[in-house]
Amino acid sequence: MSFRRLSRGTALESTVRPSAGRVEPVGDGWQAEGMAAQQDGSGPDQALTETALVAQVYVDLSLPHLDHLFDYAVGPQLAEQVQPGVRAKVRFSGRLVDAYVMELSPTSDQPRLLPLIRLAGSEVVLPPAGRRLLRAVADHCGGSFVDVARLALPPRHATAARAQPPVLPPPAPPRWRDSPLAEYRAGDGFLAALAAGGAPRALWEVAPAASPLGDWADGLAAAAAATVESGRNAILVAPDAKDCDRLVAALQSRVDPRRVVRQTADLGPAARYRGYLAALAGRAQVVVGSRAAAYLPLPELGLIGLWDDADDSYVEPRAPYPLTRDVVALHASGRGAGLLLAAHGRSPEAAAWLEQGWLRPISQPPAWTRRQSARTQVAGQSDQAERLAPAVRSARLPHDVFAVIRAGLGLGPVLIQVPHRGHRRGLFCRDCGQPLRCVCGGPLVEIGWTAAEPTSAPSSASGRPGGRQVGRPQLSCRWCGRSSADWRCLHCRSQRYRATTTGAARTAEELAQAFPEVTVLHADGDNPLPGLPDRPALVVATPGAEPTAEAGYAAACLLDGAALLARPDLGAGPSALRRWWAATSLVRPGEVGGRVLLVAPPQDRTVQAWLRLDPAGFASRELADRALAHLPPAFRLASLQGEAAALAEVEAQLAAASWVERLGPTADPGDPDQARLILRCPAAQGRDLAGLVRGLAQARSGAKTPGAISWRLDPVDLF
DNA sequence: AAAACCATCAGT
DNA sequence: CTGATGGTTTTC
Repeated sequence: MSFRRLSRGTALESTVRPSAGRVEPVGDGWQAEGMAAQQDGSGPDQALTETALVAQVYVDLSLPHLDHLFDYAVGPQLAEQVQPGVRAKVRFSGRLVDAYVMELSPTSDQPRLLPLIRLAGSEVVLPPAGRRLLRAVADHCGGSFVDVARLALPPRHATAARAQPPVLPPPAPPRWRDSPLAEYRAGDGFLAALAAGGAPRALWEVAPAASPLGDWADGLAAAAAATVESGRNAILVAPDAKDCDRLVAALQSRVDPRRVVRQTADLGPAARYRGYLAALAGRAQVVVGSRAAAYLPLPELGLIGLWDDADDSYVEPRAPYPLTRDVVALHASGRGAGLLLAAHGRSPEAAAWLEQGWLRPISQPPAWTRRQSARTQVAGQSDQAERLAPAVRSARLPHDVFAVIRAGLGLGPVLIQVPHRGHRRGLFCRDCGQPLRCVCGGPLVEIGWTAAEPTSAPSSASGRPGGRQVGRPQLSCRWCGRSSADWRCLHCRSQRYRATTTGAARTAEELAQAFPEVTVLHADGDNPLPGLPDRPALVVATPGAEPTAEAGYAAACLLDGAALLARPDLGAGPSALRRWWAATSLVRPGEVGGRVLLVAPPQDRTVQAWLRLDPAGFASRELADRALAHLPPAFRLASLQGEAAALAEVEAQLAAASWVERLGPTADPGDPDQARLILRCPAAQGRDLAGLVRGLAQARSGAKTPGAISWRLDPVDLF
């Protein structure tokens, strides 16, 4: 590799087209005027030497094979302002595109350079740590730098960039003592370490209680304040604007409110960009925001706090689909900062980090948690009842539900949590209730029946081999495509299964009719409700949309637990647990009458974990099961989807990589041209898997291989 | 989207 | 051999 000193001889002469006798006609930058002037007159080698500068940039095009640095010549006018981390415009293959200046160099190994056209603002939007983080995240997901940059950086707003920041008085001292976090084992040590300038990493298992001890926002705020105490800054990330508001409110009394910067989409572009620049300029002690805030390259970063790491909102819907949990981990470790994951439960991924010793627990034993929280109890929901039509079933709601509602209404508002209707169908063992899985770990679906009678099979609803059997149902794995008429439940060897249906909203309506004298409110994702006063009311809500009650709900009933557990994808158990604990956390402690009743199969281990408030026990079993089944987080998966022919080609190419297991490709049942291929390897080789996928994408996009394939690492919705 | 690259071939 | 041609690859 030959590095040449950039000089007229190399860079410029080649830029100038001899035949035309002048420089690039299109440029509106330096080459048209300044350069042309230098070009006549001066000797071959000295003219550019002192101004010669090469900007190494990423061009903002999301083609995988362009994910590397390109060199551009920086003219004398721009040399003054250009610096690593600014945005710029460059001419790339004829058109003007945005670019990020990553490095400046006096030399280039390129024979010919085009000029950097202009800067898009003089602000450094990506200081060195930000550049390193975006690269690390891109590598982690097998994606490109600019794709990650689009997720991380707020859109530029010229007016906001020009705005003169107000003069701030010296910040008020932080208040970090006396917090709920300190009441948990190892909590005060964690805070003290932060205040002393350390970088501890922990998972805080917050008791699900509507009481000061369950105030996760105040605990995170205290951790941020302790970080500020050490002279450093903190980022707190929450899934949505509502939770960000809660964090900002909690911070109010702990750090100087003028040093708290909110970063959420609802601010609007100007305020968002202003806040971003203020934070970069060191004017923020604490940044509170949703998933994009996890990337903010805050100076003197001492802590990143993340509320509820398993929330769906943390699954980035845009390529390369990074998970916020991973982003905060990469960010904190890259900066030598502390990390605090706070949640009611313990996600399998967080549990894996605990097991590796990368995180330490801040928790209390279940018996303690039960004393702080509402009294939990389970009402059985038999398989029999579940299969009945909703109208009939509602009449058969366990008597306990009515008892709990009646008792609760005497004390205050009562919450009814109803799983959203329309869950995707899946197959479950009729005897032990577990999702039906293939030996490879993938979910099974019905594809037909073996018997002579063709597909008179019950196409949907309660398809099952009961009664007059016309043949054996034939099941196929959605992952590896293995199909067999001779399936058995991997857990209990049963050969009987059932399909799920949900129709719970109606149940809730009927419940409401049973209490005509009470105010009945309804909340779901589209119709959120504000907080409730401490008066008797019946609140029917879907998970995640539960309004908070001023003094905590007097009681809650969590209906149709079986439907939540019945999702066939990987996270059914942990996500049901999260939702139940989230609802539980809105209810006042048991000692002041708070009760929560869950209607679900009592023997189910997820239900048992909820009942006993035992996240650790559940997580360690879940983790062990998944390791045995070769599922994440013990293993890392990549999912490739696209045209069947293209996938088959890819599958063949991968045959040489023996460390990756290939499951499929399997055809999409709806569209036979579409297929999916799952790649799997032990978690230790996750990095290689990301590299492999990235290489694959680059090769295909570089060679313009026909047949689109979309891919993602760590897919969360596999089934 | 444009330019650069490259293999091929008709016309010397 | 050269220059034109057209398809492919690269893009600093």
